[in-house]
Amino acid sequence: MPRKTTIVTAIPYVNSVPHLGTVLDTLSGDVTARYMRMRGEDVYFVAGADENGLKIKDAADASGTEVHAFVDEISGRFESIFKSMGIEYDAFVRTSKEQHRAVSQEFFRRLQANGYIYQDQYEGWYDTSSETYFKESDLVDGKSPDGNPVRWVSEKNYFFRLSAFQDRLLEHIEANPTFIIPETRKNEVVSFIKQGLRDACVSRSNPGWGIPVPGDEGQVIYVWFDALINYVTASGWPADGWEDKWPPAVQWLGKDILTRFHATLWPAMLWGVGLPLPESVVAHGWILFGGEKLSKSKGVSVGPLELAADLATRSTCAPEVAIDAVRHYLTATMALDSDSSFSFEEFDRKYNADLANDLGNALNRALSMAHKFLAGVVPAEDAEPEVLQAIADARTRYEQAMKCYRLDSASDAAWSLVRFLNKYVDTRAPWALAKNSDAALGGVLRGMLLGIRAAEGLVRPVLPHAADAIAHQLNLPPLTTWSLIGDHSTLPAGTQLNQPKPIFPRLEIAKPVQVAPVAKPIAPPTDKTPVPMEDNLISIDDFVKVKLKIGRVLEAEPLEGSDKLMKLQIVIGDERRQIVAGIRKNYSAEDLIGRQVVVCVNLKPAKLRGAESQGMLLAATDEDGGAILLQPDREAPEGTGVK
RNA sequence: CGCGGGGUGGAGCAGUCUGGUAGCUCGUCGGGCUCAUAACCCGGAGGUCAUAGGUUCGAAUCCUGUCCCCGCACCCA
Repeated sequence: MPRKTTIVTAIPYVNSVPHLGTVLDTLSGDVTARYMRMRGEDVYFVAGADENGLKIKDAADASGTEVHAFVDEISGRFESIFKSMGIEYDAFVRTSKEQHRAVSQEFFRRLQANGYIYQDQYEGWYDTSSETYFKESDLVDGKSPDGNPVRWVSEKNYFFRLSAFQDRLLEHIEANPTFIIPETRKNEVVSFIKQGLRDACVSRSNPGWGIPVPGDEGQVIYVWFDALINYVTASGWPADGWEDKWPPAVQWLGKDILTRFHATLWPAMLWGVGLPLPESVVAHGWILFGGEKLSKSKGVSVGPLELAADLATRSTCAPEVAIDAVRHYLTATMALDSDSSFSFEEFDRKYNADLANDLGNALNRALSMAHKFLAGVVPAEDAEPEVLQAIADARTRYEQAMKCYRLDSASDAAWSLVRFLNKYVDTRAPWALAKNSDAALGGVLRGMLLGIRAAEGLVRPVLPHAADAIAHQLNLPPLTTWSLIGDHSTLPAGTQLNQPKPIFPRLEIAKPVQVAPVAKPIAPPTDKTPVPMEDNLISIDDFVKVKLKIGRVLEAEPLEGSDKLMKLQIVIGDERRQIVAGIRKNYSAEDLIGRQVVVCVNLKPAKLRGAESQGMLLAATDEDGGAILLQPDREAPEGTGVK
């Protein structure tokens, strides 16, 4: 068994800036790590960045940046966002660094030595732009189905014998119910494996970026393969001492990369070199925004820091408290079994309800009464049993939830205590006790304060800054020992309490009386990552090669067997052409018939879903990827040239 | 029949594996309290648990069919 409790998180591919969804893995890891540290475990928490792969190289080339400098910058941005989010990892693995290269190669060598890697000849037509192989029968007019030029290649690639581990995987999953969390995913994985695992091609020809296959500079290790190895790199393997940090207790990732990678390929790789598997692989759902997965490519993006900054401005809470609010929202909302959705309204509501009204207010009430009735001094009387019980219950529920990594349930457990406290005050009405000089007053207020003190501990993994602020108002050192939550020693009698001051100032939410609030601007894309742009200028000669003409749509019908394609008959002068266009998202057949369009007439014909397309319509692309057709400002005779 | 997820009061979700009074947060309506950040507490209204059959003493839960929504894949000349 490893000496340390290792927590690893999926590493993001650094071709963009993190959005709420991207920080989910790392944030979950951080919350888990903080909780375990409080439990007294020697935690080793690892994050990282995936920097290999052709796409990175291309993006670097396109921006005219040397590729090392390129990844330095982007990964640096990730690291700084993680840090700003209060994520405290012990190690950050960058896959383009030397150590990871050495580990990956050693890993590969051992797989080879153990007979799990073999070479196979690949022969076929290779489309360089999409990095895909095609059979002769796939080709259309001597080009790839996408119309890209292809070249005949005959090269040897390396394959990993994934198929050899099929039965062992099924057995392992069966025998270790906590290996894949949550259960619904486990079922998916099992059925995936039962379909039969095929050996994985784990190398690509060397584009001048990546980790060369040991002894074969012509090939690099497939980016996914080396990305998975990052977790091993973090342990220091194969150098002495790695056993202290391996295997991980938990591995956090998104559901999209569970089945094919972390639940199949990954364990097989580990077995292939004789390493033990992580205890649990936990897959969370996605955060949807307006029903869509957060994704930079679709322009659906919310930046965590921007969200926090905006909250801090509007609520006047401290910046780091706003960070906590985002952390709270994400952990409390994120379910393992299903996707959850984000909205700005929901975010505001949760801030007010949970943080301002429940937690903040409970603290404020306790402190105010202590000042008003007890001169701000912590009383010595014992807290009433029902309070102690509520604290113990919340703690137990929290621990149960964390056992299966249900951060949302854990958060709920913490809030059950907070809600209890607000009820408790009302029930016991200390103001009435004070008025009657009732002897119970001290005990009730002590219970209240002890409950707050316990809540400070319970929320600490998620809200580290706010927890500190609570401790400060109590004029006590931070409560960082889990086992002491609810313990009397954490609240010494006689402590002089500080004055209450709202940690979470309430947001004034405009009642939706007026019009629906305009969707708040999505965090501006500070993302300037790939800046291809003006360095590939073309001359006027190149431009006139593209022949554009005005045409008119005669007929339009949806193309069968496709979601997006529309089959159009277009009149251009005295010519008539069939064009297939992916414009169904924004246009129906009725919209199109009779309409004038701009057509590129000398584009090579291609087959799309079985239908021949003899040209292309010019269109802009909206933020959802839908087409916006170009149309002449006023009617022009069909066949008129365009330039 | 490409793969997968889902349809539970106005919103967001739990409950479904292991049938047995439908639960939570928010909203809404009414009341209470006055320690508190117009916060807090209590109560009410509001649900044919997508739908049609079936199994059962009993179905949100198990079985079968159907409809609808959403991802992925394919597709975007």
